[in-house]
Amino acid sequence: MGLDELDVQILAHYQYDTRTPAHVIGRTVGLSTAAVQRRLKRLREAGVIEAEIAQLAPAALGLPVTCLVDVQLEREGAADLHRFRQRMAAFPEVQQCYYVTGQADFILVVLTADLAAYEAFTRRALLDDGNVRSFTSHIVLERVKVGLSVPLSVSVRR
Amino acid sequence: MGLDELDVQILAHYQYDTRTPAHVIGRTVGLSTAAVQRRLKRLREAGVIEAEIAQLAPAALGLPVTCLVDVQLEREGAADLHRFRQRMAAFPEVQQCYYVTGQADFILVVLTADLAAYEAFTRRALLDDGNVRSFTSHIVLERVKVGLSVPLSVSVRR
DNA sequence: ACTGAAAAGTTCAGCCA
DNA sequence: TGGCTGAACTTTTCAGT
Repeated sequence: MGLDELDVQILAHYQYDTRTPAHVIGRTVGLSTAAVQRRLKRLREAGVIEAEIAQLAPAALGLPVTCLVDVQLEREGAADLHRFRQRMAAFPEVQQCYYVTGQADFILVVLTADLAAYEAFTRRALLDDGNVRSFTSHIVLERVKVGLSVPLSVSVRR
Repeated sequence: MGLDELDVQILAHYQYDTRTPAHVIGRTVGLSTAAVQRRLKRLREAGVIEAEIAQLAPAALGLPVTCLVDVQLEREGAADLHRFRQRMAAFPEVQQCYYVTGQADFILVVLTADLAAYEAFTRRALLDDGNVRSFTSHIVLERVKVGLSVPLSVSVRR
């Protein structure tokens, strides 16, 4: 999928606010309403735009506690990894889950209502899992930056 | 802000796809088009919906490498912490940044075009920072789950 | 092949019962 | 709250460069 400069400019706007009308984006990048819509459609179909979603405030929804967890597994066979991935994907508390290199095998971002709920989660999800060797919790004190954007200024290729 | 059962049902749908027309959401939750639109407006104004954004595919934009980094600072005074937060917020490669408890002080999610670009980033952002004691990199091998959703099923309060 | 302009089709936002 | 109406937005069509 070849992205030109105009696509990147459109995405730079659109990724922060999908409610901006196409003619407004068009004005700033120098394109007509229809042209912007066509490009957005193409970017959706090509999978560059994965989804158009609402970013909700966890605290407003009763989930003020965010924890990052490093998890080390006991056995790391393909079947073990697959089973752990499946389990994590099924827990609603797990907002993000990465399989990584290094000492840790998995790193999770977990949202809960309070620390008691977090402890309950670690019991159900990690302690009761026979294959978790150890895990380390980091309670988030502050979200300095939230993952809503892809740094387009880094990825512009001319 | 009091959220009732219908608000949560609407958000559960809307957070995954903001392009679903209000009358479709209305059908599934048993509400009229106008009622759904009124509630969405109220949720926006109350800050429950922080933003309506496009989730882009980093790989499609030339940023296939994701790394998670644990950073430990040398000095942790208020001014030191503030300075580090400011610096991280300014780096476009830093997609997420959390200030946490535990051995690490900060945990970053970093997107780059390749490992060379990641190394260049660590030099500029971490090694050249006089106050970084140490950092550990975890290269992401797989995104098991991506942070696009708030677990509404956990937060329903009756 | 991609653009812009205009028409047709949807969705949204305010009004009133 | 639901239903209606006008406005706004999107999508398709069509012709031009």
